[in-house]
Amino acid sequence: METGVIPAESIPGGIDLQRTLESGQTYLWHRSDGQMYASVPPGDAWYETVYEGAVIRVRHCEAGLEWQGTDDVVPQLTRLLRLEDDLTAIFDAAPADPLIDRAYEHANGLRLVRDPAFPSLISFICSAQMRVPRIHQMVTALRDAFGAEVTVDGRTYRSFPTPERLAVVPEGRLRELKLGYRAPYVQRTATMVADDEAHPADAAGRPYTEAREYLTQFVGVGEKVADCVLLFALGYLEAVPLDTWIRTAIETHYPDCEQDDYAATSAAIREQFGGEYAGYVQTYVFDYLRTTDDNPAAID
DNA sequence: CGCCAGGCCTTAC
DNA sequence: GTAAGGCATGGC
Repeated sequence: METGVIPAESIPGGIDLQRTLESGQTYLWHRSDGQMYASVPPGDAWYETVYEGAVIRVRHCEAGLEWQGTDDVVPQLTRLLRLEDDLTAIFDAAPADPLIDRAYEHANGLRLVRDPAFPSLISFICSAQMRVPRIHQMVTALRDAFGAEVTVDGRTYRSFPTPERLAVVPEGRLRELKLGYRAPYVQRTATMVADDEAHPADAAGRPYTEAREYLTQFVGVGEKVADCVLLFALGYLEAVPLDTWIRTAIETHYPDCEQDDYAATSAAIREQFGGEYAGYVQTYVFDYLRTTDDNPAAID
């Protein structure tokens, strides 16, 4: 494998790999120490994935990010980890607000990711009514059962399965992997993509609300899951997925943003979170609320 | 035991 | 167009 270092100075605002890769945005990475979501720092463990056939490993080092890959994977890492986003500028653009300030302080170095579209779509179909570690388990089960093998230096890695592969998996097999009622959604959506009926990446380039509408044609994809794919795969940084955590935050901190349907509430909170980078704010607030014992009284 | 988790689909009006 | 009801699984 090739190796190298991405200097810390070339990553504006820095990066915290654990926060970025274990915060429920992406389920396509694994930690070589097997301690994902255990609130144990990664130490010298690697984060690993397979992207477009290339094995990618990355971890922190004193100079920045140390990487290994079947190739020079700096371009892939730059894309997947959004290393060109200027966190300082994004933070400066966020509205001054007690909750947001606290979230940014808590999750310093958290970056949005840019996952490939189809794996992200399937991941968030699986995410319905599930906790973050369980979603990772389901996505890992799909990868282990149906992903293509890539062997490097005597070690075998697996990529996330293609639409064509998932399309021919019987629903019963997916239920065996504990996908529950999401099994037919995954199967039918994979079939839609394999049959060229629609492709999640084709949502990109459209105006935000049209792109969200486009994604909801896939089975198991409502407005919330669509927002996740727009934010974590397709680069719509204004998208604010309204999950139970963010809805609670709206009730507690931004009651004026509560409207009578998803679209209206979403528009209101996007405005509240500063518009263009509202999804960044959302991701910080989500991580803060999910991993701390937030006490609203202490904030306001 | 009940409640909840990065919700969505089907059915009935 | 909107309001119920159903739906798998596992942790607490």
